[in-house]
Amino acid sequence: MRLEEVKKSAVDCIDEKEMLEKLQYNRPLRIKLGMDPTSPDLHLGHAVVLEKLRQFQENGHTVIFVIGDFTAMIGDPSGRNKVRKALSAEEIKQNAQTYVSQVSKILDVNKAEIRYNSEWLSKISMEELIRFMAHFTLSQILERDDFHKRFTQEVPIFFHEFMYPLMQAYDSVAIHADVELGGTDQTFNLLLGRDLQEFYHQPRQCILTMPLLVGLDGQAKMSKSLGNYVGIMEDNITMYGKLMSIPDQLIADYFQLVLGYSGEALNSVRNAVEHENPMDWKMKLARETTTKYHDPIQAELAEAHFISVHRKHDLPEEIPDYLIPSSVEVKAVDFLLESKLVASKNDGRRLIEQNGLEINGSKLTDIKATVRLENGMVWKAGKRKFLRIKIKST
RNA sequence: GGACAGGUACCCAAGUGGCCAACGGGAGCAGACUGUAAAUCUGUUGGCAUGCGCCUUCGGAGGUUCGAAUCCUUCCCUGUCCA
Repeated sequence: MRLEEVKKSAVDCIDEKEMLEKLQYNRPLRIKLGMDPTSPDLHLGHAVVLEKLRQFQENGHTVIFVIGDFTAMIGDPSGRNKVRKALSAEEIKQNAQTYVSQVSKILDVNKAEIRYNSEWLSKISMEELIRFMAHFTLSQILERDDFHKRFTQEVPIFFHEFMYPLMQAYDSVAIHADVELGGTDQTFNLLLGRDLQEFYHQPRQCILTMPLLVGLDGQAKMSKSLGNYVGIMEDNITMYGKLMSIPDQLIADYFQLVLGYSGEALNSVRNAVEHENPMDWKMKLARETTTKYHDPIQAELAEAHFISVHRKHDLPEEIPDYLIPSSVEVKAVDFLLESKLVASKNDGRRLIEQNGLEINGSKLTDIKATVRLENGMVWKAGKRKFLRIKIKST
């Protein structure tokens, strides 16, 4: 593997010289990626780093996937201005299990080493802990951007949060990592791994930081808790639809980070988005991504669905049925609530007032209206919620 | 341990006795428009009722008052400074 390949689409490689040396080794390198099982879904943001990992794997290096079942109890404060709430052991275990199967969409899991960091972290003694803690200073930790911000903004920082980077660093020691990957927001933690390895008389790991994928909102990095994500396990329709909702200026970045475009191909996308109809390119993005995580047929179906529902405003082909025993007369507002199309009656009234309710394609604008429910009748509440009445003849 | 500042709806953040279901921004939802669930514009965002009404909400619990998010007591939580 050449250095250029290693650096492809990475933001930073520390240190290049050391990386070059390591690439000369006569053995597969140990490439580490750590992930905390804090939510059950991996998304395209995670995939950016996983792709890089795969590249190493394809070049014969050993991938070590560290599942932070122990660190998840603390929660990485990276990029947050708040304490993350601790998860229960049960949740962590469940999430960890789904991670492996999700990762297998991208990596060859059989060839990778999968380790749980509770394996070593839960065994570390107080004595040992204090010994290596003595190697770091408070100001070093406070240098980290998010801690620094919280500190100056007088937002609480809890003691255990300080420990997070140290534990992640210890993971590198425990598995003898040669290289560790992570998003750019991980830089500090990754660097600490180098320090700690030195303390344990190991060769320092090189670190490779990958760009953060901006989420669907075009603002913050993609994350589950912000709800601006596309899960890699999501169905074709959702995946395609979500990708169509990204702001235009993100299109090229997604081509690069999600689909791995680079060089000439990437340039032509950037150019095209500027001068041609960006929607066409967004559709291409959505189609190719859906193909990647599903298959071409699924992608085509999703695209057809999107065009008919969102562009032509046709009814989707899959409308959930709502079973009722017989054709009855109901107050529209009441039925909206009963069928969970809205969260409350006021919500329903609002919807009607704002022309958001359609029954069989015609708008209903009277708040007090009653409707006779009939078999096959279609209710449309707002843009995306549909329901078809089904009378269950017994 | 002491002094001071603060805890408001999904988030940020005004409000310091009645005109407060509570300004404003973000986010969400709806509509218009369009090239899409993009951008922009408009409306809307506690619940129940829908003829002026009622109920719940401003860290928790009490109290003062005709009336409190706003005053008092106490408790919990956070930050700053001092020790």
